[in-house]
Amino acid sequence: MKAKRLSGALPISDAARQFGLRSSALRYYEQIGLLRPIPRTNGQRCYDEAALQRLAVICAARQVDLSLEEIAGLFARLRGGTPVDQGWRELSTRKIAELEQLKQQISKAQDSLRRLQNCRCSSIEMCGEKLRARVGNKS
Amino acid sequence: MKAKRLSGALPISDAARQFGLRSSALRYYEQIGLLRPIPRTNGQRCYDEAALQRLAVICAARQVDLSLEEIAGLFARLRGGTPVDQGWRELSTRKIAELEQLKQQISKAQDSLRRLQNCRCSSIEMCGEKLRARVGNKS
DNA sequence: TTACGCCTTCAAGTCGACTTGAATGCAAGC
DNA sequence: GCTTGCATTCAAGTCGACTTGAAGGCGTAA
Repeated sequence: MKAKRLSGALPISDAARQFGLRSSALRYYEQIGLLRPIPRTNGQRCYDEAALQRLAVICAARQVDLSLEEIAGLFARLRGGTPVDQGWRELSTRKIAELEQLKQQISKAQDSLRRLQNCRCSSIEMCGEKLRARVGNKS
Repeated sequence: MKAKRLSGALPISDAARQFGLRSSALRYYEQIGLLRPIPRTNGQRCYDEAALQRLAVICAARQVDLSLEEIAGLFARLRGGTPVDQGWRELSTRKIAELEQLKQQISKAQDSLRRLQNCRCSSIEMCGEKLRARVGNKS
């Protein structure tokens, strides 16, 4: 049987597809405790509504660049009694700031690249000579 | 002797420090062929001016988020006869665009995070339910 | 009955850029 | 002569988030 589902529970391949993931990723999430043990039928995982909802949260969190560890941390805090909104707010605020910093670093890198674009050196050694004059004199 | 240097050649530790790297990184660069074999004295590497210049280029490139592979590719093209300025220009142009895309992705992530900041869900499952309504219905 | 397709577990592999550890060597200073 | 300090090589480990491979199970279709 392809999917004898009681009340909309999905086999792993369907659950994975619904979120654009591979089955192995779902097994991995379960293995590291990010998803609590998925109920089995005939030894095969059946993803029920609750599991799919948690999975949706994990996916959304991954898409905004949260690490699995950060997500696990959030879940742990919620289990510890922290209200959902507060948990998200703190995590989001921190992450938004982190990403802002990252964007600034990227902008700086772009500036440097634009300078390199105007390179008129005749050899890579001359390039290095010029660079050495400014960069990396931590001696 | 700490550093009996002929004409300013440096031992690995000094060369590394000058660029804020560890000795192991320099050995690694040499090992993968990014730096050509460094001349030895008593079996110990002596970084001469040319080596330091190449190292400066590698460092500068790393700082603007170029991978070692990209740097190696650039060096290879230069050995192949491509003029220095053209090599940099092509690589920089591509990389600047890549980084621009990356910044856009980050901005999107920040937008999503700001939405999560306003989360009023009473449980993580409700959160997942809402998210499922929009996100990840690739079925 | 046999094949097919999807599932399972567990261990190991992947990627990039290094780092770390073990075993060893060599030069200087006491 | 011994210790100190930096050097060497080579193999293996690290990090995060998975993926892959091997070996096997279960249910259905031909």
